Amino acid sequence: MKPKSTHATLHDVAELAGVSHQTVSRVINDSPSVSENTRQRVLEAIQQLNYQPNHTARALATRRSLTLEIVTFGVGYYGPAQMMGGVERAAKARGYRLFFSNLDRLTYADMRETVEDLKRQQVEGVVLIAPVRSVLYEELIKERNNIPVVQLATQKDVTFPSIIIDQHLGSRLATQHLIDTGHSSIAAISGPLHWNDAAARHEGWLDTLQDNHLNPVNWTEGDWSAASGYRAAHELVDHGAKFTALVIANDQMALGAILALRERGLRIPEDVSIVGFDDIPEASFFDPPLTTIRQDFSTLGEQSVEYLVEIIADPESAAGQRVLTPRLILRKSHR
Amino acid sequence: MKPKSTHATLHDVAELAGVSHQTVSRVINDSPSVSENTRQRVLEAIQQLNYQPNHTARALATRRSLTLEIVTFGVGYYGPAQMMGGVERAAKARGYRLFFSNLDRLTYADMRETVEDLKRQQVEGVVLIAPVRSVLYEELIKERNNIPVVQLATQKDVTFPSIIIDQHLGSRLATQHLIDTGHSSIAAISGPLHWNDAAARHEGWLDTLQDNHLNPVNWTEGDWSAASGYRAAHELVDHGAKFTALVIANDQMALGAILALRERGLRIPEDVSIVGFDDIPEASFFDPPLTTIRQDFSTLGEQSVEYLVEIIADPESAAGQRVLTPRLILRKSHR
DNA sequence: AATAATCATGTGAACGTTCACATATAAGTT
DNA sequence: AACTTATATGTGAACGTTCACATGATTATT
Repeated sequence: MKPKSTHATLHDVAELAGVSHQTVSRVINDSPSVSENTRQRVLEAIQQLNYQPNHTARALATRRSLTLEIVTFGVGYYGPAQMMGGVERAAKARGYRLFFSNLDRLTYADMRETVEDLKRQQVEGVVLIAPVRSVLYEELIKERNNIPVVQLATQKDVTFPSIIIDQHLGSRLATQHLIDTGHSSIAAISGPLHWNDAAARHEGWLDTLQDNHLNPVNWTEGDWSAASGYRAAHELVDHGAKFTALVIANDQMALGAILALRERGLRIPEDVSIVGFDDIPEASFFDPPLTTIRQDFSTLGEQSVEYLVEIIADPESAAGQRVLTPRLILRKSHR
Repeated sequence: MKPKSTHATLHDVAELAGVSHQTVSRVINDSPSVSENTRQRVLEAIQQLNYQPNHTARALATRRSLTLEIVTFGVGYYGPAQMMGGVERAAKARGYRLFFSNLDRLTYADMRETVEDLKRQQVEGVVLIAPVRSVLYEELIKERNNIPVVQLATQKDVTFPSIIIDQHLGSRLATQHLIDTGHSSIAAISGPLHWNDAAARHEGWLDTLQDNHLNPVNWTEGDWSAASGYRAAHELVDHGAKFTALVIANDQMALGAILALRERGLRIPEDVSIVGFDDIPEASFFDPPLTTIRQDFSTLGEQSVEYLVEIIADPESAAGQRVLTPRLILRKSHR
């Protein structure tokens, strides 16, 4: 009497179909060398027993887990969340399953633990959302260079496999547009500068001003939150430096800043023009609708899996950084 | 000559330490019955070979994968994303790894595929974020009732293991507050009504009006997006029914509505009071700062794992629904 | 001093697959 | 007709663990 609780195995199917376990294995792996006759018989038995191949056993035998892992930092943020969606979609399409791991803090211990786990779990490749400047990433990558890793949102011009959106360019787009429309006093609210994207956007702003022989009026650092944008904008006007335009490193901070400026009696865009970053879905409904630099985080996520799969198939193909281009979306927060 | 590329195994360690593989197994599993002497010797060998236990092999032998899966619908939405964070944190704390799977569409085929995969992957339990009304969930749960499932954001008073936030109550809190502060013409913008939370919030609004012998002035259905809130608010004033307050089923739609109402020359809160739902981080920086019903999605996620782990340990403990309570956050969008 | 109980260790099978072969039959060549 | 080749199937080991049991050495009990 077979216990009903346990799953049917290859041998159970083989017995029922009157063939060897290996033949069943051939059937479920679409091997050509099995006669149509027996194939049918086996398929019936599979159906009848509701057999499902055991992925664990298969992974052990083949040494392939068909599993990827996404290690992220800050699921709460808009960018990373979007990337995750893209990664999941692409992984599923490629027949991979996805482990999900979040790093709340970037301590060495935490990262170490995560990496050790990677080994134990037999993961075939890793998408690492590494938006924060940190040597740890590189260390760990090197240390574990037998497991393919693609990094997202890392620094520019880095030599290991990675994909980024060209934030420096995005910032140029934003700043130059303001200059082209007549502004010469352009302040900024940056993201936390230890974040790669924040740093690149900040430098893009600085470089563009310099190229146009303009001086940076003033700037403050925020932490991506609307709250910090609100505080930063207040600070900026407190400091007394006059500005007619403001480049703000993400849309949430822009929202906070808009509120703060309004509280100070400044009208947007009449008194100050604003450009944000990201183009979150809400940006069109800010008051006024926000001009911003759109980031396609979702395809960034998808592409990372494409790249990763290439590397898994052929480790030699691992070569450097790929770059996506952001886009200026014009709305009503500037003039 | 050992190939360096392959991982060290239990036997390699055993050989180096001069003990049997079983003794090594005992050491890595903290078995008490191994002498301090040999334990040290083994630990040294482990260190020296940089040995990592193979999780796959262990899972095969023990029939325990120490793996949970989170199946979500719509990573893009604020609620689900927050829940995911909570689930991940709790799973890691309990020593579980987490598979991540997203359902873009709720077709039978897609869900079926996901569930089949669950079996194959030897997952010990599933957190199912099931925010949309659908018989499919129940079907699948029943069909697979040997694998523990905890559902999130499902319907109220459902009999299988699940955790929800009491949206009906939340909506009561919102509506009653408006009534208590003198409003009697209270319109609403609901979420898509096939979403459980949307339906519950909608009914909460209706019931509260009824309890106070008030008639629902008017309402429209949105799709959670700011864009739909914008459209809905315009529609509402187009229809000509006068209202002095508006209950809006999430904060994003509230943002859109605020913009629309302003375009119609209505001031907030002087002409119309607004209450939203969720308390997204940006809500404090809307103009005006939004009064809203806070949802603790993150602990919802955490608790789902607690519950799930209980069920895994003792299937008998699977009992019904747990309910969390939302909270009214007063800000400036009402009077 | 003899027996039982405990402790530390080892042995071989099992988990459910695939892999590398071996074998048997059928079909194609010269 | 004899020999190669292709096709269909089976056999046993391997993947890296744990499990159930067996053994030998030590300690406790009477």
